[in-house]
Amino acid sequence: MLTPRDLAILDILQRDSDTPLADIGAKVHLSPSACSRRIAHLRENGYIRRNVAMIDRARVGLPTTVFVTVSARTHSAGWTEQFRHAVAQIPEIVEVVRLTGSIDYLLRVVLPSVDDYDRVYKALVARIEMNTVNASIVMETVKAAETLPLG
Amino acid sequence: MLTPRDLAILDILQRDSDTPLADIGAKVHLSPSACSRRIAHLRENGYIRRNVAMIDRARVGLPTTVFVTVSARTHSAGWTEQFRHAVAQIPEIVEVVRLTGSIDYLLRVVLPSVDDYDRVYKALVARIEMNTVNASIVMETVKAAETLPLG
DNA sequence: ATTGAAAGGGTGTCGAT
DNA sequence: ATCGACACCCTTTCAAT
Repeated sequence: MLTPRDLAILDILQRDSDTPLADIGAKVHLSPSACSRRIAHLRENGYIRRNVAMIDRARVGLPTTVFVTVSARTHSAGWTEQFRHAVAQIPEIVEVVRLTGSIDYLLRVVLPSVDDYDRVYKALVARIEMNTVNASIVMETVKAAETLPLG
Repeated sequence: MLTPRDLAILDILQRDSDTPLADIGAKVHLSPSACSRRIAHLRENGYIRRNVAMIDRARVGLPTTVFVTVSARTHSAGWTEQFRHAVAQIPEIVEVVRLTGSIDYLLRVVLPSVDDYDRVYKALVARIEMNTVNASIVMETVKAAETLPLG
């Protein structure tokens, strides 16, 4: 369903979607037109969702990242729905996942500075009751692959 | 240095970098050529780093995400360097940040299945001694903005 | 310095061989 | 898969503000 050649193309495009078809073709030993068809196929079948611009967060005034762990007030469908609604309304919360273990949710918050976290915290507690909320500031990005381990 | 119009353009491009200049121009009330120039400036000045393809992880056989918290064995320059080197060598570890608080590092691991985590764990402990290692499996993605809160 | 209109060039796409 | 023609879109130039 997905040949090694397709994976190689995906690997190129996840690093730079502006790569000319001629360059892609040279790397995977295919003609530019054939690459075009493969890529169209990958798009139609949902392997490639869309192309996006990678913006330098620091450059646009959002250098700070805070991870927040949350444990639920109650384990009920109502609380879950309310929590989902709360985080959806706060744009600084850019990612929320539900986890196994004693911590229920992990939130990634992107901000101009650590001082701004207080705003997000207050916005959150105003919308939903939580058992525990624990914020950790990102001091350093050790690895940012931003790329999937393909192949 | 960065007008509201520039932010609007960035907001469009971080969602879909294939948006034609004519469409962008219509939204920000600018001609396509003017948009082209603005974007070129944004690239040159480092606001836009590059364009990348968003790949559907599940579709390419990597549906599982595991977050791992690590506390250091010792707080020394040597350990830190060795840890940095260790995570750099393991492709499944796609993101590593150093945090404030009792947990030193947060790792994001992308895998075909939860069973594959054991491989990553063993690869990690073979390379670096750690005080505590704690893995939490992502059960559900509640919010995946994948977009910065601009404007 | 920044804009819009029009010309020019590059690149992707589609057909035929 | 290669070749060639077409079409589209981005880019550049130029006059104007």
